[in-house]
Amino acid sequence: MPERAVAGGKENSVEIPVESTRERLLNIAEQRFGEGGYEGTSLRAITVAAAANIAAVNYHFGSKEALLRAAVARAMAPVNTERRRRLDQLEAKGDPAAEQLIRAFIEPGLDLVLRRGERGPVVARFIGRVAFDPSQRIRELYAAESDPVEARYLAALQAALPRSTPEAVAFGYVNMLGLLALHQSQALGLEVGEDPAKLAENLIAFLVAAFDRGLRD
Amino acid sequence: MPERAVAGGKENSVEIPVESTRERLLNIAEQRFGEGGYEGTSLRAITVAAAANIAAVNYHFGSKEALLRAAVARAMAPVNTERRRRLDQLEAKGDPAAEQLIRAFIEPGLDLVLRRGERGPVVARFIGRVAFDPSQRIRELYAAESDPVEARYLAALQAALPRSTPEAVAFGYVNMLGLLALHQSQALGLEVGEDPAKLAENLIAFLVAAFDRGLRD
DNA sequence: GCATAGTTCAAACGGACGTTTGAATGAGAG
DNA sequence: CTCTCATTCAAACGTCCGTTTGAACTATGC
Repeated sequence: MPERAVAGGKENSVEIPVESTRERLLNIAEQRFGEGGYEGTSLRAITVAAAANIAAVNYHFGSKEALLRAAVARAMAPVNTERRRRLDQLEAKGDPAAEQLIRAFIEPGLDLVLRRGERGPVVARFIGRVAFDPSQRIRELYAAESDPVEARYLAALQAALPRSTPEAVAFGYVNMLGLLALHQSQALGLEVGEDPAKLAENLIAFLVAAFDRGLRD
Repeated sequence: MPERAVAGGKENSVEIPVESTRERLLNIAEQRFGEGGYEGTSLRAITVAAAANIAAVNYHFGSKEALLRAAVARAMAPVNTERRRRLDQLEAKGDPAAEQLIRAFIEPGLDLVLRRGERGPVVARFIGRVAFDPSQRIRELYAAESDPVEARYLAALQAALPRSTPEAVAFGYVNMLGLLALHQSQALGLEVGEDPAKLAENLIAFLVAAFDRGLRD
């Protein structure tokens, strides 16, 4: 029988919160879906890597797509929370400038997710890949998790750029989403580089300049 | 037996160049791979839509991946040719400005492929999706078809922006590739809009502005 | 006519897929 | 202890996958 450590052991050992099967499945799913995409990753590959029985997926989540949905929701939650927090804070101080809005949108997507520990890049790549998945059904799954807060940013950007047409702002906004997902997914062989914060600064500067002039009358 | 029109009939009928099985397979493969991705599209779906026997794929191409490779090569060829032609022309006139280089890179990718007839958007989406495929092996397949001419553009951009660091130019270059593929693939629900040429102009203006200032010392 | 090379065909190959089943195992409550 | 309920397990389900086979068809040259 496979040994399994138990949470909250009574011995003098340090309390190590061992991942549940459900958590291991979500962690491995993030990694594998981010590497091979949804269609290119089998449940067997996930369950083997997670040291779980293949039936565990349908027991805990119900289906392969439901596993993906749960992984997307878990990965997006802290990003959305941080974006909401920053937007609330900016709007409380008055009308935020475009750069502040861009920063408040990009940094939770790159910084938050790239910084912390080993799993950061895995989560970032997972999010970026799901956002660009070939299947529209998968992309909608991502959109459903991020739409509400994203819509708030779009509206705030419109207000911050009154001299730009709504079409121009929307165009820049789409490009912002795309470039963020691009750098999250590391799809074009771009190395993360020394400092992820520097990547965020570069991307923000790139977008700010483009928003200022990247529109056509 | 399935009727099949023959090219160059001797009767008084108009000469209709009927697509060969090989061409039909490439056309349908472009469409389906562009919709569902490589892993998400089966050879059976392709051969049924192309009214071909499933063994035709392995007869004409050798394997599923070889079919994809042939489709990528065929789709990229005119884009690469046009890019080379424009770059030759620009360099013959002297040192080209960054905007000219960006335009010469973007327009063959968007204009050329979006304009002509019904198949334009299909080819564009196919190229964009392959460039962003979850599998690195597929992405490398795209890169192998476009690397030579792309490298020339990167070098020319470096020369046109002597005040920018090579890292900054490379960063902008990656973003240019990503945004082009994004709009080609129409992945984020962006409607092509009234005039594809307008999309190209908007994207070029967006990139020019970002290249001018989107760098960090 | 016959021979030949190119192409298409139905059928089958072994294997991998997502999902389901029903029994075995585990910890906690009474 | 016994009962209960959540979880894990090996095994199998039917389906679809990419690929292969060998025969049948087609057109062209002799």
